[in-house]
Amino acid sequence: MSTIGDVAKRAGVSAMTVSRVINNSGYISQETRERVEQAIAELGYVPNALARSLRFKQTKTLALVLTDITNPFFTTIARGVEDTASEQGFSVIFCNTDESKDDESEYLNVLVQKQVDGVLLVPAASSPASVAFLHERGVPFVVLDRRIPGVSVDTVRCDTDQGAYQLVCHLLDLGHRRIAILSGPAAVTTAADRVSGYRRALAEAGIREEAVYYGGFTVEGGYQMARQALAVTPRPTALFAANNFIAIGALRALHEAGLRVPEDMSVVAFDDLPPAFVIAPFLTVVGQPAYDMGCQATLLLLDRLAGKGDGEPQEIILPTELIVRRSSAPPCDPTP
Amino acid sequence: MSTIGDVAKRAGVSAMTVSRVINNSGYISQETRERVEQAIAELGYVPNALARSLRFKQTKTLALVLTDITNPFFTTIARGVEDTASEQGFSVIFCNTDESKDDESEYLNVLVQKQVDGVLLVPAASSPASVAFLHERGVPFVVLDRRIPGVSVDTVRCDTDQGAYQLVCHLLDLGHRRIAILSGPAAVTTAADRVSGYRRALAEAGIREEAVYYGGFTVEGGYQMARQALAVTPRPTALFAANNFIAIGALRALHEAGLRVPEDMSVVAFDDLPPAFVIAPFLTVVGQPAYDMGCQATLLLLDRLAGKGDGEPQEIILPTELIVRRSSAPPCDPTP
DNA sequence: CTGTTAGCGCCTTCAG
DNA sequence: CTGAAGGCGCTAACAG
Repeated sequence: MSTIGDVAKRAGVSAMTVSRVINNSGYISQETRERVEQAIAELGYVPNALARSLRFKQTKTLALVLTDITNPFFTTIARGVEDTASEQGFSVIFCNTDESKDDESEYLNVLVQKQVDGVLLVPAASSPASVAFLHERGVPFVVLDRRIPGVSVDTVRCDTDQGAYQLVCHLLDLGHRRIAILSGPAAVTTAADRVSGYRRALAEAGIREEAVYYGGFTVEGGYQMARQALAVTPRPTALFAANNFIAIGALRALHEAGLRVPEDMSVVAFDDLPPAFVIAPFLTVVGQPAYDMGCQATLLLLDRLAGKGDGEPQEIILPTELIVRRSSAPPCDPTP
Repeated sequence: MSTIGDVAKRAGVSAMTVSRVINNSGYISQETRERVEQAIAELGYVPNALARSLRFKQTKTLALVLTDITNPFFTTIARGVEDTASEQGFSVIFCNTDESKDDESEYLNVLVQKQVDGVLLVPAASSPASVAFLHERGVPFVVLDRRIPGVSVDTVRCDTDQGAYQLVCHLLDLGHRRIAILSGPAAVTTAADRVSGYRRALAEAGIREEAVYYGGFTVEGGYQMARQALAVTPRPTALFAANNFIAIGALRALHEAGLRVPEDMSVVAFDDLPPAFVIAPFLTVVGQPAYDMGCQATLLLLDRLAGKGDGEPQEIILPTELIVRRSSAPPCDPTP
């Protein structure tokens, strides 16, 4: 790894002159420039961005902290983030917290040490600790997908309450009256908001009975919650899964119980799978514009870095989209 | 952002002493240590890893350069990489090249400037340019998933040739004789290797006719290749898709043509989807241990960074697994 | 046990 | 048009 000094020596000039050539700043005679460029080429010299960053206090690096990149929803967000960031010359460090608050603060600590210019955060907990930490250290950030109750910060998310509302209204329109929601972890705002949308829809329809289950945003969680929901008499006629993984788990439980979808039970879910993953789309879902969420969050963050905006925290709420498919149908005969 | 100097001033000691406290190096009196720790807490001081890296020539950062994180196969690899890296205190920068050679070298250039300690590379092209670039700059790297013909470098990949062979043998065992392969870009080694496994299986079965199509590793590519394959008379009785996206595209084309799977046409594919994504697994596939590939590649890279190993390039080849499901069956009546 | 000096690689400032 | 000095934040090596 050669340094700017090596190049200078080889070209018979000072380091400063090399720096000027690299950055196209100041005046340089054509002849020296060529000599320098040749020396650079010969040595395969690459400027050390670390030293640069140390001076400029800018690393041109962002961080994306999410719960699990393996979840297609987050994968797509990640792609939006990276596309937008790289277009503007930023790199992206990614971190998986697995919904662990401790892992999250661990990661944030490292990221701050590494002087990332900004952080895109899908918070594991709805406590303001992480956000406070970043704020205190003066690291700009944007909260993605989830809310942090009680604090006002830049946020990009979907109106999940409304999405849940749409989904439940769809079921109500089909004639369902006993609808169970298989929600996520109670502490995660997106899970809570989905429950609230569910409640709102039921309330408006004058339905008092509700069946709310909490569990992990996982296949296993969905399986367990579905089992619980099925054990109730009278059994619900429709299941609302708070995300795709939960839906899969629920479908497995239904299959095991010998129940057909949608004949014996309707199933609807939050989050769609990318069309490239599915052979024959089956689930009725509310989809979120994940890619766009990633892009917008990154743009907002980059704006902040550039000092744009009036400093007022901005909350960008993107719309969800109801996609009716074959997993939802009118309820059949009322079960005992 | 306070510096080590600020802490020193506040604690009434020198910067060096603070440094010793932070790093637990050398001897420090209990009393000074406490004073320093308090000052650190009061200021919310976080050491600047940039300055540290500049001295130590170690950034504790790796890079993962792949074609598209959105592809579940690569997403899973990415998760394996990040898990392994973070366990050892390394961060991971990720980059999507979309199979573009130019984007790839652009990224690599930035990564070298940022002084990443090592690179995990899924090369977009099979030319040795990228690998040579890294080698010249002294940046350790491991090639993932694909080969680069003619050069001997650390590599972690699957035996795709063998996987393809298994898949085609499975079709042959079912009685198929006219099998078309919908491969990926001819320049990508995994695509080429799948074709070679296909050819080997056919040759061993004494079958002369082959039908090889090249296209993108995408749904669109699969769709187009399937259309071409279906236009031939006599039509093949089985389709071998070189990855999951191609399989989806092919299935769409078959659906459009009114052909049922597996009754009218068997379909098999490379790469399985994570079980959490699929309701009822349908495709017969050869799966690759993507997560493990990510882990092993990262471990190998970290070993290299630690100076372990005898310096001989190592090639780790993981086994694939044939999973027979419902998309493959004996051929029906020979079509005109 | 603690402080001083010097330098990692780069660039701003100020002189030539 | 080009160069020398100084400093970004940190720590190894050497004093005290």
